[in-house]
Amino acid sequence: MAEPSRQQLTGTPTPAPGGIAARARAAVGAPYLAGLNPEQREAVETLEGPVLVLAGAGTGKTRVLTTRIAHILSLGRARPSEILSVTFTNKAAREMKTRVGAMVGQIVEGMPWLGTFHSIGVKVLRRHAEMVGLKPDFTILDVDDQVRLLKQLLEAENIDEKRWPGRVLAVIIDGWKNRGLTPDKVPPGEAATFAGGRGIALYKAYQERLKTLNAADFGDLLIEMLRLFREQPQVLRQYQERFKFVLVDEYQDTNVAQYLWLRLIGQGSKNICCVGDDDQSIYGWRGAEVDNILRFEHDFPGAKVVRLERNYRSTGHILGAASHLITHNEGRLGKTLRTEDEPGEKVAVTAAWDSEEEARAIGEQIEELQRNGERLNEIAILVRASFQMREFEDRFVTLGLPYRVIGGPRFYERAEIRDALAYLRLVNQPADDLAFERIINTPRRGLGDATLQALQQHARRRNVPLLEAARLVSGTDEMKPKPRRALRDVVAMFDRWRAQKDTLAHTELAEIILDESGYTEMWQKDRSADAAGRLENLKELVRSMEEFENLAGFLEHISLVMDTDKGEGVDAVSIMTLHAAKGLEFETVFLPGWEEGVLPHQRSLDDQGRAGLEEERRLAHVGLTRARKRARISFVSNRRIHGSWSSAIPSRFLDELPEASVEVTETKGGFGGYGASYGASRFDTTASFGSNYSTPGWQRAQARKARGFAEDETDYADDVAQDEVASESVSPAPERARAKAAAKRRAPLTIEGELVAKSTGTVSIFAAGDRVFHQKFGNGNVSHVDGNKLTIHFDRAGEKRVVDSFVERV
DNA sequence: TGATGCTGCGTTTTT
DNA sequence: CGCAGCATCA
Repeated sequence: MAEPSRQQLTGTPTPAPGGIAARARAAVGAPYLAGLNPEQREAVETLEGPVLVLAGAGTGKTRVLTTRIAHILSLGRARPSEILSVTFTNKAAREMKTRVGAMVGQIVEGMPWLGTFHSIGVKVLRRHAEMVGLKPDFTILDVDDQVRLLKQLLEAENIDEKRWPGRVLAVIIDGWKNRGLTPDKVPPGEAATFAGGRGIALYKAYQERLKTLNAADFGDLLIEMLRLFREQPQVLRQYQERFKFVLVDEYQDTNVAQYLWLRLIGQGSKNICCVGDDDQSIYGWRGAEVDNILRFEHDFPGAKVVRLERNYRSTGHILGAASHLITHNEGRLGKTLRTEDEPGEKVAVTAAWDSEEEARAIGEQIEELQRNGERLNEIAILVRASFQMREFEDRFVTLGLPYRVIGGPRFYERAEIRDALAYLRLVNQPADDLAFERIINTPRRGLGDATLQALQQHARRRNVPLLEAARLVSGTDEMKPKPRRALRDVVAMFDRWRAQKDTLAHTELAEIILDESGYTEMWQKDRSADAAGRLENLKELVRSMEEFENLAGFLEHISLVMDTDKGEGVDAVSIMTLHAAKGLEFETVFLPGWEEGVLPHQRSLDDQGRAGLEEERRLAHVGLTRARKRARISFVSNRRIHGSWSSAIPSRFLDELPEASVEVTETKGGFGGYGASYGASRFDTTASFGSNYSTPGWQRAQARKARGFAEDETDYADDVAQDEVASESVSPAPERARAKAAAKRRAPLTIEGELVAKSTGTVSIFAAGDRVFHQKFGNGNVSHVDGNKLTIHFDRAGEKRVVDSFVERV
């Protein structure tokens, strides 16, 4: 079915009447198609029917997606509003918009259905809210609200919150929602997983509570949309007819609910194109189902499968190492990445005594790279777990090496932002009880638990929101004078702000609210190290409101999106987790901590067995494939785990690298002889290039597909294999005998860029005894000055040696 | 309501 | 071991 249009598009120009052929001819020479390789081109031009694009790392996945949209638009096959294009993150959505825009012009403005699953969910649900028991102005709960709500339910049910924390229940319910399970569909066997069988009832109660609050959590945005489409065929049909083309990014990350939803939508035009890479599936633990890739062909018979295997990112050795490593996974569809690039540097593997040594070694390499003109922005350190980051931060602080940590607490997750938003939410929507609860006593107003409980009783009895209950109660003498007065003040504040809502600019209103509520003042009075940062964040929040028309528009946006990419433009090394690195690339990538227990992580092994191990291996694969020119792996011999020292075993993944692409570098000083004992013999001796291994995973998959999937869509039984994972416990190693003897003084660094501190020669503007502030460590006293290096006693972080450009006098 | 002490935990994270 | 979250006490 794809053939006719393909002919049309790629065939020789024949005089044909009508605009389509003409436009098609034009498209043949379209600039955006130039430079695509044959597979990419096929993926772009096969517009009719279902298409599954298996796109390995660095093979131009995003390019295919964006070009495909451009192609559809420029052929006039659909209007912008008739293309549904879903991504997982806002970042990906934004990038796609930009790139399509660059190709086609301004049309993107009119691509209302390019967005994340969740933002599309909100859009659909607002239109049909009544059909799922909501009002169109429903609020979207964040995780805090969700947990708070569940806690209340647990309390009401008299369930011991120690044994059954609300947080855990939230995760369980999320899991059910991920799998598309409404309370009535949860398999009874799983009820026992929480509070001795009360899990399902709690889930049900939670959903009912959400409806009375006119609220939806993130999971609801998907599952309610799914329910809507299932229960209202006419609504489904409307969307099926609207969307002439459906595109899905990062398809391997879809969970069951998303998959089922896509399947419904896709059954309309059948022009659904999913792009993904099973080898980059690293989110199994949060519900992603790689099997969705196989189900795709099952549910969309005759789907065209296109493999993108030409890698344009990495040099030969890096690619050789990465793709050989991943062949050790069994459950694969099988792709063989290849490159026409030169072999380049081999992947370096280095041993270090401990993590401090590891950080030191990497720090030195980075300075070396920097001397050779490499930009710090092109260097990344990718770790398995965030506890590994600290060592690097400490080291870089002392070196004066600019770095940035990607990930960490997100802007909108910070307490001060959530508080501020709660105020705004409550002004916008006086019935937002969760917002009310959050800020009623922040800052302190003497309205504690007792008052809140009383309010809740009133509210329930009279069936009014909490803010309204507060108004009623404050007019009676049911409460002691103090809380009564405080309540009256709060109600009056909100009345005032609400009255100003339509006359004042929303940014101005926000400032007034933060000011009059005493919230800003609360932080101004706070003497802790991060108070200044929090105030700065609040300013940033108000600034970010400027882009929006009004308060409601801003809140709508912010509940789904709030990632401010700050700090871009500064040349700095990136430190982040492997998960956070997916989709990024760097010239140089450092991969520390390749030890058993860290990568692969012990917990994955313990909880998920073979499946866990394979996901860890994919993580390693993702790490390697982030590198364009240099990949440097390291592991330590000794690691501190929960306080005590253990000797670590090099990761099994090191054994799985192809010898031909790897170079084991000697450790300086040869601590403990690990560098020596870690011999080349441990590597796979299979050639790394042109090794045309068969793809058993794919064959197995096909066989399985032929047998047919269970028709019941809820049947997603896991076949997690048992695994005998070696977890040798290790004996404590002797405290480090540090051979710091001839630690040759580094030559003074001559590094361009104002951010890098000069190492010598300058007299510091600081003196011993100065009181200073450091972005990371807070306030402290300078105890010693050595050139531009300061020894500082931090109030909270203890003694550190820091380059002076990182602190300011207070 | 704030401070202090105790207990338990210790991977990854988007929306 | 170090921290966060809770509970208890003043």
